Amino acid sequence: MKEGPDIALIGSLIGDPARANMLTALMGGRALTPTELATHAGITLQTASSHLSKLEAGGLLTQRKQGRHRYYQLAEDEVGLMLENIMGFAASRGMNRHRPGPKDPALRKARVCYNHLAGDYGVRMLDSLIAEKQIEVAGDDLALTDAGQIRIEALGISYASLKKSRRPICRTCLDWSERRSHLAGSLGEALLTLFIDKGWAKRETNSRAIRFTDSGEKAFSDLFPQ
Amino acid sequence: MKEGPDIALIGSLIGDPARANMLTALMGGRALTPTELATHAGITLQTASSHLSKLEAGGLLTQRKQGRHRYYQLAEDEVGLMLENIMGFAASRGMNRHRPGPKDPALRKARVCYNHLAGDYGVRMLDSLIAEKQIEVAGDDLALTDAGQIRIEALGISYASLKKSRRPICRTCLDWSERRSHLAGSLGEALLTLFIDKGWAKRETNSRAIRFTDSGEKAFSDLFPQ
DNA sequence: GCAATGCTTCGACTACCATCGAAGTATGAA
DNA sequence: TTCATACTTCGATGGTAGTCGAAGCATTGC
Repeated sequence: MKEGPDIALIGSLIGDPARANMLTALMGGRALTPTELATHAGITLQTASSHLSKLEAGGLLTQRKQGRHRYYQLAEDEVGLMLENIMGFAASRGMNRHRPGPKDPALRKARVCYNHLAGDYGVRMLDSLIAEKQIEVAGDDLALTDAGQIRIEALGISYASLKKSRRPICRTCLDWSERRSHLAGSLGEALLTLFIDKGWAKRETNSRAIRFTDSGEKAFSDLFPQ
Repeated sequence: MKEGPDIALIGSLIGDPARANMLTALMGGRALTPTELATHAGITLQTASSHLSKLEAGGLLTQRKQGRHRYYQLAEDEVGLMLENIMGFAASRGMNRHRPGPKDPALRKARVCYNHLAGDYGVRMLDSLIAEKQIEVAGDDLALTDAGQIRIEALGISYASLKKSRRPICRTCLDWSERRSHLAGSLGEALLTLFIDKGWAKRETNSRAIRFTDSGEKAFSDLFPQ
């Protein structure tokens, strides 16, 4: 009768509109302070503080203190993947918090999924990497091939440092707008960081959208041909 | 600020303990009546009825009338996949509704995930199918190879009838106990049905656990060597 | 030292929602 | 027709959780 993991706990954490807004804001990848999250959710600081401690207790968020600020962020990749999955379902049912606005196409084109690239561009990138045999698929797991290792080193990403961490280097993440997979994991994160460091792409403030520059578009298309 | 799909709606539906219990019960794959679901959740029929209409309105459940009974079941494969995903996260945080009991090992070994096989056996089956090149992995999608088509036809599963439906034939589903993928989709469903029809395996009543017979164990190992 | 900022804790209020009893509807059996 | 079963709808209740004002800590800056 009562068997298996308790999904109600997680559900109730996500189920409150204020908390859901904060989580969605944190899917933008930036670590945010309680004050910022409060305005995102449209509530006072006191209320936000209460919500944040619940989310932390539930294992969805972690915080770090820095001076007199507290920065909250999603606890692990897993949290982002789960949220993106739920968003996918909600989107398939047409459950949007507002009518698709002008921001919507930008989000579908390219956006941040916690710490990696999502949307049309994210999906195209993974497809291209697989087509060029730089990433290999085995079951649900992705693995970097030898050719892939050489490739990312050439881009300036150190394979050794990726491998050091306990996190998976490559993993799939279901894209809610494309309803297909894009690349997550430490490599996904490193690639997005690369795009931004090189000035190819910029994060919009207060949005998950990512805007590519003209030269960035070109560089991206050259790197990941369709 | 407010962008993207509304996860709070889904979260709140899953977040109520009574509803979570009903959903977990329906993960057993059987269509259940309000009366049965009410006892699973430990509530009265009136309350259950109210919950069920909410879950239906939210797109998580569908119902069909049959005589004076109403049978509820998960609306689509997607719902089961999402719930299994959330269970995976909850399990990784040690959020279990009871201390691991005697049922637990049985669940981890083999269980129903809505309509297909999950647990150790489910994962082994998919691994074996991939190792023997009967299923091919492309991105996050699985595809049946020519060899795979011949193979399932030999087992008595009609490839043509699988293909007719709009559902994907093969898809991955993240296993909460194994934390790896097993086979979902219409083929996953057909295979579980096959095991039960052949008398190799039996569903336990009032549990998601699946018990293999001795001859079933042997047949399974022959079909899907490690 | 004092003031300002950022955040948490406490306490009280309120609104919502799960819950169940009672009554109403539908299907089936006798 | 009458009774029984299966379920829904209505109405009332009660508990819980989200909300914010006010006060309390902590850190920084002057």
